[in-house]
Amino acid sequence: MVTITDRRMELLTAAGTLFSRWGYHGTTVRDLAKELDVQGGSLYAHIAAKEDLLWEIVDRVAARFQEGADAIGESLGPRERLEALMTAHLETVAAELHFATVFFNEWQCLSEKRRARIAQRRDEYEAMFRRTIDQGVRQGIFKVESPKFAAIYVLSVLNWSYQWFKPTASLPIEGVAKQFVALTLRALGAQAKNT
Amino acid sequence: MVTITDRRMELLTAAGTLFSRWGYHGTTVRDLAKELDVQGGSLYAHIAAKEDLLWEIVDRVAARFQEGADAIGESLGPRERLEALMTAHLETVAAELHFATVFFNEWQCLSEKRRARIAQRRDEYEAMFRRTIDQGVRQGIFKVESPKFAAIYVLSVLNWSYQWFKPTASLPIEGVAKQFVALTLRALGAQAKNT
DNA sequence: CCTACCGATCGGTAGG
DNA sequence: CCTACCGATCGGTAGG
Repeated sequence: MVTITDRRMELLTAAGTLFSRWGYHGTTVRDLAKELDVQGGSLYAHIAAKEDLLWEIVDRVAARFQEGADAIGESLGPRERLEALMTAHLETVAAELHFATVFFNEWQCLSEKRRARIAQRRDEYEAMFRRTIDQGVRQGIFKVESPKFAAIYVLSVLNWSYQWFKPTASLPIEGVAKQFVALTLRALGAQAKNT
Repeated sequence: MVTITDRRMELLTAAGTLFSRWGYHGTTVRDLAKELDVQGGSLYAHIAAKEDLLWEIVDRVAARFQEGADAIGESLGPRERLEALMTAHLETVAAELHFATVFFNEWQCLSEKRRARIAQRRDEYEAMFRRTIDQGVRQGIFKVESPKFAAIYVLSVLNWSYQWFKPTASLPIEGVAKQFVALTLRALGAQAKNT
């Protein structure tokens, strides 16, 4: 368990903002320092290396995705479970928009070892979607030619969301999620409940 | 009309490969030179600035997308037209995988002016999808709650494709396109032709 | 958290 | 296309 001080959280937030806009390599340690109104070298009172900031962000988002999925549990049927998985995913992206952007765009900048860890967690996470779809197909709830491509299809819709979610947008995330879920259920050949 | 010499095309290809993997800022001019087995400074016999390479790649992909859409023409009905738009888009991504990756991931690294030009072309391109969906809804071919979100939904599926297309994969792109098109038509409430 | 500094490397150029 | 170099800036550190 790592204790995160207020100042360190400010630093993470600044890193999320700048990394999401300029990229990891396009942001300098001095850029980050300026956001906090301190001198460049002063950041190293809080971190050991620039890459640690990227890792902390990516790790945090990976954990949030996992927690969102874990909270759903195993009691739901395939359709309700997929609905919940999609909604949780979109809510995490919306709640952590900058961090999520960094997660998807910059994770490849991590060191070999850290990159491998993220890749594995992502595989496991995506496998949950795949299993849910497989199960739905076996139960005759979903009707698709290839569950594998159907899973990629669903994850595409979810993973692209950070590209167009606007922090300022007045549109409530719940509304977006509902529509995307409804479209996806139809795509998978399931009838949406309230249609 | 810019004449592209063989050597310059090699340079563009190298830039596509390295930018897509390490990002624009994560790739140095020396990295590019090493790919061509020349000294760092020698690249400047071919280019005026590093950013020109990024611009050429992004511009090229934007043109390909536009050409693919223009070739479809206006004679098709909304469903067939959307099918053709989606297929053309996926084929362009597959044919220009590295360049397309750079297009989607690194275009924000461009200078203000160039970025604005790309943003506008992209808006126009996406508006074509939106119009096609609108038209389909008006004709009763598509049934969606919000044509606007439906368009974002469709573009999400298309734009994420560079993330999982594998150059080595034996799976033919046509098969993938067909399945994605079929899933999307169902999502929009249209019956796929051969189902 | 600051001052002052480190070696390394960056994109780019001059002259051949 | 090479050699040799430019000023600027990079991530990071020492000592306070």
